[in-house]
Formats: sequence, C-alpha cells, structure tokens
Amino acid sequence: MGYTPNVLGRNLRIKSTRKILVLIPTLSNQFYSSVIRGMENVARKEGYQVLISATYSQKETEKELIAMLYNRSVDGIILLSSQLSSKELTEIARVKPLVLCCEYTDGALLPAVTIDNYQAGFQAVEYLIQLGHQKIALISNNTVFSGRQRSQGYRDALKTYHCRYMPSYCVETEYTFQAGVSATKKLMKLPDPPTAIFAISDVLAAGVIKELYAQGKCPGKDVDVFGFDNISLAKMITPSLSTVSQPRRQMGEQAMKLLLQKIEDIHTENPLVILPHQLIFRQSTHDRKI
Amino acid sequence: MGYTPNVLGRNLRIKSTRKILVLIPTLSNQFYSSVIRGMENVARKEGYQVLISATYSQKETEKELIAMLYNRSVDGIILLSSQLSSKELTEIARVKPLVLCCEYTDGALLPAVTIDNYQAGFQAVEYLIQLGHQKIALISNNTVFSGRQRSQGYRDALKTYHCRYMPSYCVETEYTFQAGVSATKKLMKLPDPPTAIFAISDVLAAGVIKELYAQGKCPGKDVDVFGFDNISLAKMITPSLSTVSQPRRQMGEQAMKLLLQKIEDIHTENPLVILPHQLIFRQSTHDRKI
DNA sequence: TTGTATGCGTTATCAG
DNA sequence: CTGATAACGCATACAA
Repeated sequence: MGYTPNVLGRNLRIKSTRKILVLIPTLSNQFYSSVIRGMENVARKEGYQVLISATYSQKETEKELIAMLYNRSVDGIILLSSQLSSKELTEIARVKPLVLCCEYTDGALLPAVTIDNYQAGFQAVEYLIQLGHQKIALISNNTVFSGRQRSQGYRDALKTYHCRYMPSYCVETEYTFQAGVSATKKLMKLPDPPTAIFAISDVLAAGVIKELYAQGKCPGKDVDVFGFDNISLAKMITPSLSTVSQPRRQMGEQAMKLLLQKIEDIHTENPLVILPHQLIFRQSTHDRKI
Repeated sequence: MGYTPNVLGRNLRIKSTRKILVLIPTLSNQFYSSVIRGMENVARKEGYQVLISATYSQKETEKELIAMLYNRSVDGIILLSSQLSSKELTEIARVKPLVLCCEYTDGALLPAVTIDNYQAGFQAVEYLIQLGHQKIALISNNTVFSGRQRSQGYRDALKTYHCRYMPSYCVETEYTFQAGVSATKKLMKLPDPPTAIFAISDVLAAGVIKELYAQGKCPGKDVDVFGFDNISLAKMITPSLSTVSQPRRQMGEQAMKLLLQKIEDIHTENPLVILPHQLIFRQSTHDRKI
C-alpha cells in the first residue's frame, strides 16, 4: 500500500547494510568489468548489493571511501588495486571486512585473489623465445606488484634460455595506450631494435601495434607482440593480440566469497587464492610452427 | 581519538545521505568513464559521494536500484540509460531526484542532458556524401532513442542529397563488436556492396574495420567507415576512426548540476539540455580533398 | 495472536 | 554556554 521501509532506520537497528563496495582504479579500463560481474553473481545470491566507486589511484580518495566501512555505510569492501601500504591494509582488515582482488600487495594480511603473474610473464616470454626470438623487449609498469612480478618472469625466462638481458630493451612506463606508443617509438629507434615486444597489459600492447603500423612495420610479422589481460580490445584490433587471459569472472566470484566469509566472521583466515591463467595465441605473434 | 561517527544514525536524523547513485548499463563500455568523471567533479565540490551500479539493461535490476531512492539509501539517481517507460520515469521523477544523462527517453518529464543525435547522424552521412559516396550503409540499433535519431539523420541526409535509400544497406543490430563484424559480413555479401559504412557506435565501427581487414579490404581506402562516440578505442585501432565526439565530461557535469538542483527543490524545472557535439575526422574516412 | 515499549547513534531543541 | 532529552524509523523483546 505504497509503504517503503526506510533502510536507514532498519540498518541502524540491524547493524548491517547488505551493501558491498568495490573500489576500482578507473572506469576506463574494461578489464574489471567481468571481474565485477563475477562479484555481483555471488553477492546477489546472498542478498547483497554491489556498489562501485573509482579511486583514480589516489590514496586520499581511497581512504575516504574506505571510511564507509567505519561509518557503517557498507558491510565490506573489495579493492581492485590499492595505494595503501601493506601495513595500512593489514590494520584495516584486522577489524573490517576487506579483500584484495586481481592486485596483490606484498605482505598484507588480508584475503586476496590473483593469478601467478610471475609464471604468466615467464611463459609469455618463453613462448616468444620458442618462436625464435632473441631480441625481446619489455614494456612494463613497476609501480604495482603484479607488474614487477611479470617483469621478473620476463628476466628469468631470458636467463633460463640464455638470452642476453638488455636494459635498453626494458621500458618502464604507465599503463596507458599512449605510453605503449611512446615506448615503442623509443625501442624501434635503437640501433638494434627488438624483434618481439612483451607488454604487460593489452592497452600498452595496443599502443605498440598502433606505433608499429605508423612506422610501416607489420606487427605479427616484422615484430611480434604479446599482451596481458585478454580484454575485449585484444580481439578488436588487427592483428588480434596474443595475450595472457586471467580468469576474471572467477576471480571476482572468489573474492566476493572471501569477503562474505569475512563479514560473517572477521577472524576467519586470510587465504591468498591463486587462480590459473591461460596463454592465448592470436595474430600478433607469428607462430612459425604453423 | 579514534571516534568515527555512525553515518547511519546521522542520516536517519538528518534525512540525507550525501550520496548519489549513477546507473550505468554496463561497465564494459568505456564511453561512460569520462561522463562519470564529470559527475564526480561537481558532486565532490558539493560534498556528495558518487556510487555506481550496473543494470545490464535489465528492467528488474534498474527498478531494484531505483528503490534506493525510496528507502533513502541515496539522495538522487542519474540514469545513463533506462529500460523504464517515459510514464514510469515521469512518475518517479515527480517525487524523487532523478536525471537522465546521454540517453533521452522521449516524452519523459525529468531533467535530461544529451546531444542532438539526429543532427550528428545527419552530418556524419553528409560528410560521407561530400567525399563522393553514394552507396552508404547504416549499422544501427533502434532499441534506444538516440539510435533511432541517428538513423533518422542518416535517412534524411540521403534524401537531402538525393541519394537512393536502400533498405538492404540498413542493418539493425545490437551494440557490440561482434554485431559490427556480422553486419559487415552481410553488407559486403550484397551484389552491390556499399562504399561507406556509418555505424552508430565506435564499438560497432571497430567490428566493421576488423571484418573489412578479414576480407582483404582496406578500411579508409576501399571502404570508408564513420563511427560514433569518440571513445578511446577510436584512436587505438588502425585506421583510426572518424567519429562523432560527444562532450562527455560536460554532459556528466551538467547532469549532476541538474540533479543537485532537484535535490534542493524537487519542484524545480525539467530542462532538456542539448550540448554541442563535434565531428572528428581520422584515417577511416579518406578525405579526397587532402 | 496482537500490541507496546525500548534502543540503535545521531542531531536538534530546550531548559538551566 | 552547557547538558539533558526527544525524535528520526525500524526491529526486537516482552507483555497482554
């Protein structure tokens, strides 16, 4: 009869909001869309609503949003990336339901779900080597843990297969398309330019391919390109991108399950869940076996 | 001294949450990222927090989220697309702060901000005609008002310039990359295939370009392609996309301003704000003047 | 079964 | 200017 209960009064009484907040670094990276779908799947089943807010990788913004845990605006928070130190994260997670998803912060004591970024980076470079490449460049971002792990995988693959590690082949930059373009410009200007490029994200790799075209080179033929993330963009560009696929939906589902456990009992364990990744081979790497 | 006020008690007393909810059809479309940034800009200045939730174009989900207006979880809602009828929207907006942004629902009485989609569609096709094209195809989606307007612009441009309207050149489909691929397959199979394709979204246009490549055709040379939205993808692909740029950030800012006015006084007017768009010419259309 | 009173944490009001 | 108290809307415990 037109009566709508006031959730504020209810929540005040019940000390629960049935709302989960997901903090995303930016809405412009479609990588997270499937992850969040996974989260919504399991949240919905348990009667929780998922709200999203962007931090733009600003520590202050992140802190303001995490405050919603303390002022009881939401029951739990999942971070898809964080600017907080492992100490700060541990501190919060000790008393409030907080989970890390996709991006791990080394040493932080809270539930987290991720892939083996080191192994994935290793395998991507290993594959390029097996295609016959010796001169493999890396475009990376070392401000995040996963980026450092992927880079380490690159270096160890080179070492394992006795390829020479060339510092000039390693460009450290931010996670944007334009950064991929610029890095490629720099790499191709070298006296002995690389014949393959491993970019630690598809958006970077898209920049690589764009710039190779601009230089009249044919990506996937003259220069092989390997990306990371397997976002939809990877299939949209020509040549389509060989890349590392993360089980995005499962990562989201798993993270939400861990969070709901924490909501039920804050003293539950803090597992680090490693989900399997997968290499995807497309046109940007020319497989000479075919 | 470690005291954090309980926002629930406060809000219950104060009858306000200082939170705005933005309903987005899907997180996978990066079109909305800048729009939301615009919203956040003005919301932050007024001390409002912006929360985002995805509806996946499901009417039920949308209704559940709009319920947050009635149960006082948020102070206002901005819809970036809606499955509700103009009657339903009018009904809600009569008593609660609700604003439409980017996507207009014909006849709905609530504040809305959009561009002149008809005019933009007309101009895009006009440009293709001026490049010398006579056989121009359309890939559209008529389930949304903006799509119908863009299509109408296409038809009127053909008529104005005495080009023949060919129903076989018009493919109606959904808003996805794959749909762009399929539509292009169909179009290029015609006995007399088009020499230019106007797709009413960049994601569709990216599918067009992908498929043209797959058929050994050169987009921007053999077949010109015009997109819509000017999302970052438009610059990432090769050839880069000619497209219609919407003033996304300003649209978000304007929509938030309208919403805050409604929050202050629900009886304020319901303006329809039309912001200027802009044609962007890139490599996917071969300008013969150059 | 139905009804009434109390407390959740805050703000606002009013008396001292 | 300070301190006690009522009210916001709901859920719960207890009484009828």
